[in-house]
Formats: sequence, structure tokens, C-alpha cells
Amino acid sequence: MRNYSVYDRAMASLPNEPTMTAWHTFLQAHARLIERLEAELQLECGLPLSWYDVLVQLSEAPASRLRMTDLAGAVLLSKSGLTRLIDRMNADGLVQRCPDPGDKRGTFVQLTSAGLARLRDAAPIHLRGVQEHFGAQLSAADALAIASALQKVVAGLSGPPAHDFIDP
Amino acid sequence: MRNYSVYDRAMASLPNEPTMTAWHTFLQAHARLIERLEAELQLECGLPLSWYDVLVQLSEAPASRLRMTDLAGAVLLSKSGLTRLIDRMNADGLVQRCPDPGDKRGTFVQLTSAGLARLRDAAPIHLRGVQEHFGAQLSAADALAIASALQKVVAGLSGPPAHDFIDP
DNA sequence: CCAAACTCGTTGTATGTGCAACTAATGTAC
DNA sequence: GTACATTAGTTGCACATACAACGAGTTTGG
Repeated sequence: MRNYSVYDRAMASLPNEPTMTAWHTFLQAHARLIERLEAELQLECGLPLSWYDVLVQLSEAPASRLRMTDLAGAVLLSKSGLTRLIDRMNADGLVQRCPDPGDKRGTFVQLTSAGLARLRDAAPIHLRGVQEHFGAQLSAADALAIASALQKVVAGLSGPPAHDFIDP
Repeated sequence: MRNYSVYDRAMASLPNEPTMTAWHTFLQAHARLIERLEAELQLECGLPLSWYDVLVQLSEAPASRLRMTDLAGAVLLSKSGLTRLIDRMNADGLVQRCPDPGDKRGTFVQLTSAGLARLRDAAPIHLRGVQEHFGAQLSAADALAIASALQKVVAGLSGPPAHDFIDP
């Protein structure tokens, strides 16, 4: 039997079978859920999920406004991506840009009353979809298990940024 | 107290709090995991995840080849998206198009030896990332719970296509 | 058979996204 | 206080993706 010494060390840290099953199911569930929720929200409200996310974040923020950078972090978008998204939503009247008096570099994104109205239309539809396609399929124990397990995954990702460093 | 009769019926099917916690954690975990795995694979192999997915699907297919439509389904991409992706991978020599002798409309995408070599480089890196960032954070029970719970979600999405139908 | 309906894959076009470079404003060190 | 570094947001550019329309080939119903 040949001895793949370097490869064997790599193999020792490769995923086992239940892990890969969970991983594939996780990917598939995400892809199908997002596809379905996006389609339903678009069909019934004419609203993309990315717009909905912005409206939710703003509505939950103090004074219904956030700085561009904070909003970009909240909706998991790059700065340039958010600039263009806010351009579009602003053109539709759902948000507006306001200068930050305390920092002349900064810009607040402010939810407008039209934006709030749009969110009130969309929220029941989106939440019904989350319940129907996600929540309704899960027992109470399932929901708690998913939350606690994936919370550990998220926590693990917060720490080590990358593999870029050679031991000094 | 006012009676929002229609809204109350809607409220009755809205997600409860554990469901929303699981949902938010699920979204956050997915976004961060994909971001990290994409960055690591790109940095260490110069390979996008979408290319990796294609190589994996082809390598697992009989004769290392698949029809365009089948491959598009497997990697969750539209037909036009796959056409352009295969253009790029073909230009890099990782796959090639072959006519299907049995159906002159059809095109097989065939894994090349260069593509297989590239996959052999990339697989340990990607799988190490899955183990490190996902598998290693989970107990055996966690992995089984995620797989079984999300499998139910996937199954629920396979059936009802949309809300387009009014009761006939 | 043949015409209509369908399927396969590609193309034109529009949209969305990130990276790098840029401007403007702020913070820091001396 | 002045220079250097840092941060906030926008823009040019390239790339990736979806939708609709299309041409070529196949299947189906009569």
C-alpha cells in the first residue's frame, strides 16, 4: 500500500460523511428558499429581496436612518453595491440621502413614508413565505437546533480572518 | 379594540420567534460561509466556486460529461448563465464542448485532463475549508439535526410551485 | 408524412455586483 | 499647525447573471 504522507495529513481534517450531508442539504435549502421567496415577493409586491432587506434594516434603526457603511454591513453588500442600490431606491422614492451634520463625509440613508408604506405591504407576504416554506417544516426542536448549531458556525467565522499568515 | 379580521388571519401564520432566530442565523451563516470559502479558494487556487462546482459535477458524472441543461440544473444556474460560464472554462481549457451524436441539438460538456488536474488541486482546499468553518463547529448531533431539518424544508419546496392559483 | 408544439443551446440586452482608484473629510503624530 | 494616514462614499470598469427572442432540431397528433 502506497503512503501518501502529505495527503493523509490533509485527509485527517477532511469532512466526514454526516458533515458533507449537512453541508449539501444546507446549500440546497438556501438556494431553493431564496429563489422561492424572491420570486414570491417580486410577483406579489414587485419588490426584490435586496430592497426589502434595506427597508427592514432602516425601519429597525433609530430615527429610521443609517449611515451607508453601517447599512452596507447590515445587508451584506459592498460599499459600491450599496451606493447603486440606494440610487435605485432613491429614484423610486423609498429612501433619501441626508448629509450627516456631525461628519461631512458621511451620508445617512433615511426611510421615507413611501418606503415605510411599501415595507408594510411587503412584510406580511415575506413573513408568510418564511413561515410557510421554512418555519412550518420545522418542529420547535428543529428551529432551536438550527439556531444553536449555526450560531456556532457564525461565531467560528468571526475570529480567524484567513490562511494568509505564515507563522512569524 | 379594533378588529383586523383579515390581518389577524394572516398573523396567525406568521413565524414565531424561534423560527425567526433560526432564519436569521441561517442567512448569516450562509453568507459568511460562502464568502469565506470563495475567498480561500480564489486565493489559494485562483478558482471561483462556480468553476469548482462545475468541475465536481462533471467529475461525478458518467464519462465525466453532462448535457448543458443537466449541468445547469446541477449547479443551479440559468441556461444562459451556464453558456457563458462554460465559454470561460473552455477558454481556460478545463472543459470542452462535444456534440451529442444522438441529439443534434444537444451539447455535452466534457471534463478535460487539465480540468481534472485543477479539481484535484482545489478539492483538498475546499474540503478543508468546509471542515474547518462548518464541520468542526458542529457536534455529530448538530450535523444530523441540520441535515434532517433542512431536508424537510427542501422536500416542502419541491411540491407547491407558487401562489398563482385561485381555487377553481 | 407534415404541421404544430416543444426542447436545446446561444445571443442581445439590461441589471446587479465587486474591485481599484478617486475625492473629500477626519484623525494622528510630531 | 502641518504632513501623513485613515475613513466615507462615489465612480469607472470588468465581470457575472437572468430574461426574452431566436435558429436548429425533435416529438407529437392527425
